Amino acid sequence: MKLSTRSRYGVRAMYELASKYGKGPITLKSIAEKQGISESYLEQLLVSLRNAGLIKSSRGAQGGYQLTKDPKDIRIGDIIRILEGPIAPTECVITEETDCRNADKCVTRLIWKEVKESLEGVLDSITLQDMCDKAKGKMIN
Amino acid sequence: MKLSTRSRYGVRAMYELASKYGKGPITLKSIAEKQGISESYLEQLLVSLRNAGLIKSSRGAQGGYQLTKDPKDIRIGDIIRILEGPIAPTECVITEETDCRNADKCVTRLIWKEVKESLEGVLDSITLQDMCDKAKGKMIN
DNA sequence: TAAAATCCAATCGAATTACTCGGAATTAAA
DNA sequence: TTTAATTCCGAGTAATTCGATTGGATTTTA
Repeated sequence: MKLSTRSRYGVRAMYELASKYGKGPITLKSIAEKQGISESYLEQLLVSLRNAGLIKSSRGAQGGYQLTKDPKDIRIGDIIRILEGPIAPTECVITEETDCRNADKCVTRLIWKEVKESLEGVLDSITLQDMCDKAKGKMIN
Repeated sequence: MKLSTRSRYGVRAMYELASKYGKGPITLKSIAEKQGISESYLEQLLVSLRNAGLIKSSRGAQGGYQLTKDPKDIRIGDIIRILEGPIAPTECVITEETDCRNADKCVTRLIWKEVKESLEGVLDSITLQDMCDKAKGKMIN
């Protein structure tokens, strides 16, 4: 039940971009330095996030990356889905349908479904904005 | 965020034992057949579960495995912890303390903590008895 | 004593993960 | 116009994990 480093690094990088939202492009290099992540590895993650439309890039000198939308509109779940696929503890609950012909197996499937829903509930309830707020101690919760 | 087959197989095997609780030892072979799991692989899982005290074994002919306690006292979370370690999405939230000296990283840590708590909440709220009840359609929920 | 079981330790192949490398392309600034 | 900064892209690789197998050894019942 561990998250991959893709997700963990990705969330940190996105938080970094969120904290500088509206201030122009941020370089890969500076994100990597600030978060202590390998540049070349982080680059791959940013490419995925860009292809998915969560961030945009500008090439050349003074280039870099920035969010395509407001931090309050980007959920942690969005980032994780892009970087490591569907949020589900098992293959059989990725979609609603299943080819679960064995009744016994289906009993366990009910559990995995609950787990999935719980996971999505949490991850889709937290936005990058929430993270920024918490960082500044503005969050009561 | 996928569960390993250890956990999935393990829960199914434990469910199998729960459904026959109080009826004497069940053989590895019959569990494996019923659940469509490789015998030799399942054996490893049962050894772990036995060492952890969730099941007990009797050797020799007519031997097999059985639960050490009532199905209502065995939670899915217990099984998963034994078969794949602490229920936590990241290393940094396995224990309460952390060596998180970077404030930025700690913001993400808050999220992983919420995820962990949510996961544990679900997995520790479901017992083997619940699974048996659901299988018989006795559960309203 | 034979058959039915669990026990145990080692091994192994495949897949996945985390990460690196070497340029090519683009852009801004000197 | 050149240079430096930067993203883009595809290939490669080392390490780890995962799922599973193998080959006995031991125990117990019939």
